[in-house]
Amino acid sequence: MGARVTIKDVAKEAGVSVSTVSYALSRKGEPVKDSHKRVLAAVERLGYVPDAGARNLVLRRTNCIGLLVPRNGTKDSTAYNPFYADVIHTFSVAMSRRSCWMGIYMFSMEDGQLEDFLLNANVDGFIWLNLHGERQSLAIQSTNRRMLPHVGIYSYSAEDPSKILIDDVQSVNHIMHYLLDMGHRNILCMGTETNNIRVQEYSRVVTQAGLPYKQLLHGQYDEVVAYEAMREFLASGEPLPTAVFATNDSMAIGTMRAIKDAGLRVPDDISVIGYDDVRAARYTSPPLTTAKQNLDAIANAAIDYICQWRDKHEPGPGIDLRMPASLIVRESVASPRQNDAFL
Amino acid sequence: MGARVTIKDVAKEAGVSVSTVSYALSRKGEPVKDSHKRVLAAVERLGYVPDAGARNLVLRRTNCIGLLVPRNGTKDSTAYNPFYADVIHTFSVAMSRRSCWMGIYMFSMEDGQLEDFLLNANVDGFIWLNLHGERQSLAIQSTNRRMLPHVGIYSYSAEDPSKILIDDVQSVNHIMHYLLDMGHRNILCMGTETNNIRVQEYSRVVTQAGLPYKQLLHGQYDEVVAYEAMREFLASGEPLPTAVFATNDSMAIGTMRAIKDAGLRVPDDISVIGYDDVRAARYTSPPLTTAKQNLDAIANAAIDYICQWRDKHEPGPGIDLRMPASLIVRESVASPRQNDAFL
DNA sequence: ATGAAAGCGCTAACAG
DNA sequence: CTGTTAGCGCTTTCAT
Repeated sequence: MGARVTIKDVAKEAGVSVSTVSYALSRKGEPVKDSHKRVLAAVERLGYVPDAGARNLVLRRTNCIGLLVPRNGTKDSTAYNPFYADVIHTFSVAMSRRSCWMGIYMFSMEDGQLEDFLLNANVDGFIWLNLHGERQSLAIQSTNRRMLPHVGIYSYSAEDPSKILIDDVQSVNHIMHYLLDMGHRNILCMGTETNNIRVQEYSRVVTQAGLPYKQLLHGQYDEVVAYEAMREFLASGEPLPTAVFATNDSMAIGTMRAIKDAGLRVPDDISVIGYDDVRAARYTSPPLTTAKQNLDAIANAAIDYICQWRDKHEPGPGIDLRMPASLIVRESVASPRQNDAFL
Repeated sequence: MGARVTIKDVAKEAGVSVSTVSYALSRKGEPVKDSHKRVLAAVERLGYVPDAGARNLVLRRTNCIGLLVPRNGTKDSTAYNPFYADVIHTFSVAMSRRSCWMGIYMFSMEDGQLEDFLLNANVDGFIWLNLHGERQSLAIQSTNRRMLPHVGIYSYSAEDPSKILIDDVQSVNHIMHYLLDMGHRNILCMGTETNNIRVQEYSRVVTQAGLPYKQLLHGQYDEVVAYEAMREFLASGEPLPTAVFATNDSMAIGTMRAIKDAGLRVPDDISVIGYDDVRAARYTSPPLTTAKQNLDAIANAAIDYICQWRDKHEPGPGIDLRMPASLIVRESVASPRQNDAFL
């Protein structure tokens, strides 16, 4: 029953040899010799489609790049970070540019199948985001064994020869000085962990400027959690900041909601600034001022690197890019009102 | 230089034949014969990883399923439908259940590479969403040629033997009667095209009940567009509805924003009901009442079908499922206030 | 259990 | 330009 049509069948049908079929098929646009015509006709008649697996094997390329993105924000939360939706979308577009598609694996924190994917996925290379620690070591190692190129995005590991990351220190510095220049002297940080680079740079700047610092930290990059944290904070009676710096847009959006639900206004009462320039940031009210990661540029650089090394059949020499983020000024930040100063 | 370690190298290193290596590797957990030990040691020493492409070819399976999702809402808009982010997330989880990963292709409306993906992607089968018209015909045809199983989600084409869809008629009917039972007599529909099934069922119910109907239609499933449409409508001075039915959650969210920005309250002044139960629907204020598509069930059914037919090497007999959507009551719908009745 | 050998379906020398 | 042939790296009969 359902026996596939192979190149042999086409050859027989057209009365030529296999190699002639292959030859004819590889140069479609040529002045059509008679035999070529017969081949094309046979292909049509039989409904022949070359087997992808066989071509991939002999050509040693699949046109598929493996992409590993976190399934959750962090930990075992069911949280869901819309940033990765943007990532997937952006990479999808960038892959098309290179006539590639992507094999996606969304990993969660305790994940037995990660290695499976790394070892068995039939791809030309891997790109991963926010894969850290042991699991990244595993990824680097298996990728090397397979002689496949890879690039780790947001990898801060010295062990990783191939990485692209955002210059968070510079960007946060930029953000903080933007707020400072606007006149803010009491800036709250809505972040994740103390050792997060963005949080650290916040602390550094604020401390150095001799200003009070206050951090609302929780383990997740989550809009809802940020909302709750901000709501509680506002209800606590602590003196209000004039601005809050959220270490990503999801949290900025949650923060804005909490402020508005408390009957205060953004930015009139409290300014809010985010980080990432998630797609939704354009559509909040007010539109969110934030630092834009140039995801397009990151994606293109990563994909170009993989494609460039795909055919060498070695891991590749590595790539080490540090992208700047740029400030996107929208409407969620204003100068603090005079009477708000309470320092 | 970077020559890959093949099974031959392992055989040589272990002093056995190729088939012994393969044999040993395929039954790892066995009482380890001496030669097997040597094989395992050689594998370790050489860092051998079996070539995925070669295995795929001979085994005739890739453990990868191709997923086609729209890149945009519709048309050539740059709009971005967060629903598909949920889809990708849900499918990712479902794929893991079956030890598969997914090759994603996000197609846009005018897209020269769609056929490329369909013809050349090395996958065990295809699943697509909202692929309609000629492009779906193309997909069905090429999939059949390749003897690969497929399932079309939200396919209403009679031509398609294999589809899973939501019973929109029943669900919208359910929604409408829910609103009717709450006492609403003036319900606005925020939708896309007139021939959209959800819009049609709205019209049917409303007309049959002898109620006025009003549709705000535009081509895109888009939060921003819905926001604008609702804003204009509210400013137009037309009599206010007591409820609005949006044909998807994005539009419901945009509608809510417009209502709130106009100084009205949801649901006190106007109730809003959505469709899809997008992840964000839980976190709006008020939380959105909506109809939940059971995406998990859809994904599992589709994937199970593909896996079941993967090894038969024929297109498969087809699957024809019609899933119900269930009403998720949250807080965006209330009974209309007495004085709002203006019929 | 093991080795030799056939083949998965295709491409790419290599001669003619 | 065409046919013959040798692989790509693996799994799997089939004898031994």
